[in-house]
Amino acid sequence: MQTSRMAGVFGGQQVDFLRMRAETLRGHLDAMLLSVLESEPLHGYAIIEALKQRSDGELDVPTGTVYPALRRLERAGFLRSDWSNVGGRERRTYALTGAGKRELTAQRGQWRRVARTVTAFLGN
Amino acid sequence: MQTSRMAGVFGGQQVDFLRMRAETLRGHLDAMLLSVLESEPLHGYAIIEALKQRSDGELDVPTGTVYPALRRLERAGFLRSDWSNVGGRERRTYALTGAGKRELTAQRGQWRRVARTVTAFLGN
DNA sequence: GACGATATGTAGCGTGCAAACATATTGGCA
DNA sequence: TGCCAATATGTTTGCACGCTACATATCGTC
Repeated sequence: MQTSRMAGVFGGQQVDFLRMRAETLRGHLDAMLLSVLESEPLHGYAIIEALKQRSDGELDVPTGTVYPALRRLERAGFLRSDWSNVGGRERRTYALTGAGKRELTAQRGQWRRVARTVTAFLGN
Repeated sequence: MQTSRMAGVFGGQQVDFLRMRAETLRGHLDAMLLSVLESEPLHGYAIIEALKQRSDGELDVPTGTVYPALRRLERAGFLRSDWSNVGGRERRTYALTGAGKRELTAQRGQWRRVARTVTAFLGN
C-alpha cells in the first residue's frame, strides 16, 4: 500500500510529510481512538479511515498499531466490541463504554496540560 | 526525595498533579532538553532544575531518564559535553552543537504539527 | 482472472522512559 | 563532631508502546 508521496529528513529522522505515524504522538493515540468513537461505534478499518479524514490525511496509523491498541483499550474497560455481520461481512465493531467516556474526558485534560507545558519550552 | 505532595487517579493511571513525568510527553523530551540548552550550556542536574523552573514546577524528570537522554543526544551529535571543575566539583557540562540548533528548529516545527493534529481530535 | 480496496489480525523488534540502586561532595544545623 | 538534606552523576534492568512484516480472506470492478 502506498502511504506517502513525499519524504525527507525532518526532526533528525526519516519521516513523510503527508502522513504522520502514531509514534510521533505516542501516548495520545489512545485518546484519539476514544475520540473517534465518541460520536458512533466503528470497526477497526473504519477507525483508521476516520483518523485519516479527521486529520486532513495527515494521520496514517498501521493496522499493527490500531488492532492491538483497540484490544488493549477493551481489556482496560474503555471499549466494548461485538461481531456484527454488515453487508455479508464480519466486522468487529467497537463502542465507548461509560468508563471510556470518562477516560476520554480525563485524556482531554491531560492533553491540555501537556500542550501547555511543551509550548512553554518550544513556543506555539 | 519528595517529588509530589498530592496524587490521584487521572487519565486512568496513577499520576501526580504537581509533577509531570516525561512519559506523558514522550517523544518531546529531546526537544525540551535542547531547548533549555539554547541560551547557555548546563550540567545534568542544572538541566533537571531548569525543566522544573521553566514549567512552573510541573516537570519532574528522573535522573534515570535525563542522563541517558543527554548521552543519546551527544551520540547523535546534537550536544557536546566537557568536564569542567566548577566550585571544586566535577561537572559534565552539555552544550548545543550546530546540528543541535538545527535539530531544535526542526523539533519546533514537529511539535507545531503534532499539537495541531491532536488538538483537531481533542480540542484545545 | 487479476487486482485494488476492504477487512482483521499476529509475531517479533526497537526504543524511550522509569524504578531502583550505587556513589560522592557540600553546607547547615544541632 | 555527627547527621542529614541538597547537590551531583551515573548504571542496570524491565516494561509498554508502536512499527515492520507477515498471513489471510472477501468484495467490486475491469
